[in-house]
Amino acid sequence: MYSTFMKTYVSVDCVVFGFNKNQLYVLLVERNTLHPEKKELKLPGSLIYQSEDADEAASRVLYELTGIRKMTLKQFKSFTSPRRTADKDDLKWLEYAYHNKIDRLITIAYLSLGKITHRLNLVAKYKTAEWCPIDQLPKMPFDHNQIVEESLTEIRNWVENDPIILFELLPTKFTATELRLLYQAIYNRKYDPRNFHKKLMQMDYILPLDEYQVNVSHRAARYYKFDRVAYNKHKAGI
Amino acid sequence: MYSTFMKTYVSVDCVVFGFNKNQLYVLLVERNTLHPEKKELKLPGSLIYQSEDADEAASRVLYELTGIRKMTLKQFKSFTSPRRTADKDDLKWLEYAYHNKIDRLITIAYLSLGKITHRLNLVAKYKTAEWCPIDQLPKMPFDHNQIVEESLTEIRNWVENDPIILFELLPTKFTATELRLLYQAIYNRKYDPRNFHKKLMQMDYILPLDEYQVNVSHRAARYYKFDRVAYNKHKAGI
DNA sequence: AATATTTAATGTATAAAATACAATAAGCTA
DNA sequence: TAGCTTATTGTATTTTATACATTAAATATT
Repeated sequence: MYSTFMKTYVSVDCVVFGFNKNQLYVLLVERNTLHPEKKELKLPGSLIYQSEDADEAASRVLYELTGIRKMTLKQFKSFTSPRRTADKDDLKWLEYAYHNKIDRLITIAYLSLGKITHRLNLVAKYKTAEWCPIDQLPKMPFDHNQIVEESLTEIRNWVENDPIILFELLPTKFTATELRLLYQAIYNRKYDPRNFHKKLMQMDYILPLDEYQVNVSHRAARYYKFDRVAYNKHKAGI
Repeated sequence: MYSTFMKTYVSVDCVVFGFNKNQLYVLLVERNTLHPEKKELKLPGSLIYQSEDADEAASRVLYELTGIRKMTLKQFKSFTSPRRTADKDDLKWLEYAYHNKIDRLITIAYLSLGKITHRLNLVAKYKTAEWCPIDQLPKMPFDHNQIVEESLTEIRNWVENDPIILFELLPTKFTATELRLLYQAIYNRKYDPRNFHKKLMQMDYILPLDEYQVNVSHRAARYYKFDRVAYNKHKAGI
């Protein structure tokens, strides 16, 4: 009876999105392995501690990487297949990384968002941390490729009922074009600049600034900023 | 080091929605306890077996209750707080139900949908299974009240990108009013009958039948049915 | 200094979708 | 036959989405 129930380790894995130019990026780390010649990138993650819930564990992982205490994050799905730890190398790495024999491991996947310009901490357990274009992801261990794939549909849902998250992907001051390219990257479609600008104007939580680009060899674009107070009012339906 | 990582049991809990008249219902079971005088309702659920993933475990739970092999279901959130098993009675019940000492338990919550007229199996481990109006839920063990609460916002998302699920809540033949009342229950708002009817007509996967209510003391309403083939074409964008 | 190059900014006309609103139809009951 | 109840349906208005092309402003080039 005992053995038929699953007693297992539980981890969190974070899909941190970034944005630059017209491309979405995902933050990947390089795991330390027994085979240092191979470059093995994966999603940042961790086993959950006894005292934590999953949100706290994901926050901790992100804090270690970015130095930011409370990054915006969202749990989006658990991955629980018994086959997800079928790969022998993955199992070995788990033992190596956590000094424990780990038979079965489920993971709770999180979405988060970062500015691609933000300095990344080098965490002891990783060799590197880097932003990887979403369409050039390497083959990753466990089911991390599948996790990223599913995160893409999830980020759209998230944007739709909380467009605030977009501004975590952009610099504090951004141009209309930057915001439009971000929408295009997330929804994988084009938006007409004129119609897009109209929508932008309707968003009363986006404020035009009296600042413009400098040193660009074309007409300088206006900067806008996001107004959190106005956004909260907007959300509350005021 | 060992003890700081969480090794735990993992369960699934299912929020099965039903619909009748103008009310949403949730399917609850009564747990067998050492105190048979108390009626303790909870969400149907189970620990996950070694050989299963979470979807399979949720399917199994639903199959036991309804006799339906593959009910439509959707994982929607994991609940992982270390405090969720803080209640002494809940811990005792876990031991009693699973013959194991269970220190920590996380659960993966599922949404599902059933016809409220469907016969329910009485599963050995439960005393009863019953539909409970969503606004008259009793206090339930663990965080089951919170799970139901969060499931409500989730079912709206689900309807929006898969309206097919609505028809799992309705009888095979339904009237326009029934569908409208269902929308009203889910979105907790009123819809104008005329405008609603227009939308209904635009849904090319809902077919009007040449059948009408009988033995009603007012004008008989027309029946409609859902056409799965047309729906699939509709979804594929044809 | 003039011209070329590049990206930014913007308005109007049309179509589609959402909303507001009330009178008639059809079945049963009394 | 009158009364009660719920079903059915159209039109006018507003809002939102879409399609589409020219002028503006900054630097680079000649």
